[in-house]
Amino acid sequence: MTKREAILDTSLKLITELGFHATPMSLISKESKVGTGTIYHYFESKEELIDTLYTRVKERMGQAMDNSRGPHIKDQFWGLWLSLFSHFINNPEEFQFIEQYANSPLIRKEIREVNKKYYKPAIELLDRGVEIGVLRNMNIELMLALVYGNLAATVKLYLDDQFDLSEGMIQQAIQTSWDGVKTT
Amino acid sequence: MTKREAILDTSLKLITELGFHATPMSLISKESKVGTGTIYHYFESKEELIDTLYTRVKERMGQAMDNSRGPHIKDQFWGLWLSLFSHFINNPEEFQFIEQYANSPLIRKEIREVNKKYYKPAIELLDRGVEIGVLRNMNIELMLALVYGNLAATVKLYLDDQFDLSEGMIQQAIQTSWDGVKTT
Amino acid sequence: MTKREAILDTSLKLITELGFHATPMSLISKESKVGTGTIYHYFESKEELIDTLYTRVKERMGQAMDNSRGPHIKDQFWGLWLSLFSHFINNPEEFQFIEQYANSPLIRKEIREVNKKYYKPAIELLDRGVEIGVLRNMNIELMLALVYGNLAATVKLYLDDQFDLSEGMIQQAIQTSWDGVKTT
Amino acid sequence: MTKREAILDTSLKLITELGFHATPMSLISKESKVGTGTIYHYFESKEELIDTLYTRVKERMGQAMDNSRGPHIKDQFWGLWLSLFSHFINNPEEFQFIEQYANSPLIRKEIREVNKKYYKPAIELLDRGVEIGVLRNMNIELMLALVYGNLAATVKLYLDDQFDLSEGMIQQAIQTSWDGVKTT
DNA sequence: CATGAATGAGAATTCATTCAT
DNA sequence: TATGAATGAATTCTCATTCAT
Repeated sequence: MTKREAILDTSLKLITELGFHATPMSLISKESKVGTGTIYHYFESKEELIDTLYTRVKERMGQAMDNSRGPHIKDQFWGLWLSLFSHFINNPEEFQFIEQYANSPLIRKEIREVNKKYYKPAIELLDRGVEIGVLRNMNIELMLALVYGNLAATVKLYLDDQFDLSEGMIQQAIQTSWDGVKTT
Repeated sequence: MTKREAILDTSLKLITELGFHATPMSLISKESKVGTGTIYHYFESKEELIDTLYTRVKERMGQAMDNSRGPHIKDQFWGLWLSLFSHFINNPEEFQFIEQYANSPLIRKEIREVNKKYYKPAIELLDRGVEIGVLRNMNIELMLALVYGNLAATVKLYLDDQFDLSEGMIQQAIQTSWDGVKTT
Repeated sequence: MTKREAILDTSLKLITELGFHATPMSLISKESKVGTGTIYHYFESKEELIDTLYTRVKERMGQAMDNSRGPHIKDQFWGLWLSLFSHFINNPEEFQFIEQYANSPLIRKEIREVNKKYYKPAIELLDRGVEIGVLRNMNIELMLALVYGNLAATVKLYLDDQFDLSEGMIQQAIQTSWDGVKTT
Repeated sequence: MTKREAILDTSLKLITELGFHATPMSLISKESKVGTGTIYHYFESKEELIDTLYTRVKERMGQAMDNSRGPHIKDQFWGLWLSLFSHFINNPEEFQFIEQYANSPLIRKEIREVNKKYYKPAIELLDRGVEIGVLRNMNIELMLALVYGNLAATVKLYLDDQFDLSEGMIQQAIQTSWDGVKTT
């Protein structure tokens, strides 16, 4: 459905740039070259539109995760971190959308809950690491939060026009992230 | 000026809970028991109100930072981390406000810029650590972002009603944060 | 476009009677039986609405001018004077609107400028009169202003409920106007 | 009473420039360096303020009229016309105030009525002229309106920055005015 | 007399949503 | 399906006026 896609793409761009409430449906309709009424054929309301957008963005984030790199936990950690990092810097609007709306009252709680499943590959990776003693023995959700906190902070710096984040600094960031959770 | 304070306190509470655009001036006026016009006596516009709020919250964050604990960098790191953590969990609305608006187009760029100064004690601490070789030799802004990323992630989990974050887990979070940036 | 017409007609009536600032958009919307939003469908702002109104009223004034009566300048003068007079007393709201807003800062200068073109038939008539020596040799704009000043004064008296302006008095007014500018 | 004068002077300037509704009491208070409350010591309301202003401006207009020049009606007519013209071009704000508010619903009808008395010298002059046969035998109010119409039109041109009205043109304007009403 | 903080009714304008075509 | 004119509730902000000092 090409109109539906156009609406979602336009909405992502506009809502990220202007914010949810500063993005009227009329603007979405104009920019996506679709009548206002048409949006309501595909989405019940503006809320459903943003819920759908959130779900789509999270799903794409899940698809981007890759922990298949190498046999060792450390290599997989490195690979997954980098694949997510790459995804975000290549799709900055999706990253910013997540940052803006992950904790916003605009997204219905149930939608947020159901989309936590996309962190599953990461959780499993960390779980395995703890099990075989390579990673610190701590609550997995906390560990995930800490690592994701590092990752998001790095992406933010990368996307900040004022800040020049080099390849070497990315490596240092991952190293920092890894050193924080590894054992010995 | 007690009315001005009431307006700011009410705004912080409401805007955090409902979001900026879902918090009409009329509601702020009703909840803070002042006339709508009175708000415009103290603040030129809704934008100036939120800018002022942002500045105040950041200033209070700066005041809460304490890096005087102990003679060693590690103790100071620990102390600063914990003081900030305590401040945030004791003032959850201020934390959430920062999370929601730190990267929002609603806060004017210059206001965001000028308020970066409150991270100065942290920057100086990390700087000293790198200088004497206790901390990893890396860009200080990146290091700060990584550590703050850990801290914010931990606060978020603590404030999440669904998640039960124990004292021991906080210690582990700080340990993770420290192990990430320390040398040897 | 029947709604657009209704809005303009209602606005003319209300703004003439109550004044621009004493005529809220809500009243225009109620009286013209359209939603407030609908007004903004057709006009960008209240200012654009009044600019449009001014233009329309001036255009209609231009259309009402008739200087085709008779071969002599005097007959044409008489005819044009009377046709404009008739137009104004038959459309008193349009006359009062012009009186109120012709010199008001509410109408954008460029709108006022562009609408001066509707005096062209009158200017040409006076020009011809001067050329053939029937009219006093003086600046045409000044002459037009003087004649229009007579005309507007007469219309105002006619529309004044307190004052009873007879047919004979109208003739005297035109005679006065003519005697002022004619030669010999 | 110097504060009262300051308020009236400031109001005349601001209301003429910006219009009645675009001139808030707060601005009048600021520009006249007086507290808002103080205005209400001297004037019951904004309406009373503008009524007072209207009365004052009309009174000053009355004082400016001079029909003592020469023994003949024509000289007196000329003198009165010129004295009023001078008054208006030397006090353009007062002229514009009269133009804007003479027919406005903002001035109470009774205030307008009572201030018609200031035209008395002019009426008497015209009356005498008709009586002795120098002026056209017509309704005096109409004659006054026609002559004042000429005068106001000339003042408007003089005050128009775009238009350059010379001394000679003023003489022509008076001549036109006189020729319109004189007999033979 | 003089002040200006405080008020809240009322103004212009926006925008999610509907519905006839 | 697709459209966009029409709607009116809701929003931000203004301003005449009051009143405690």
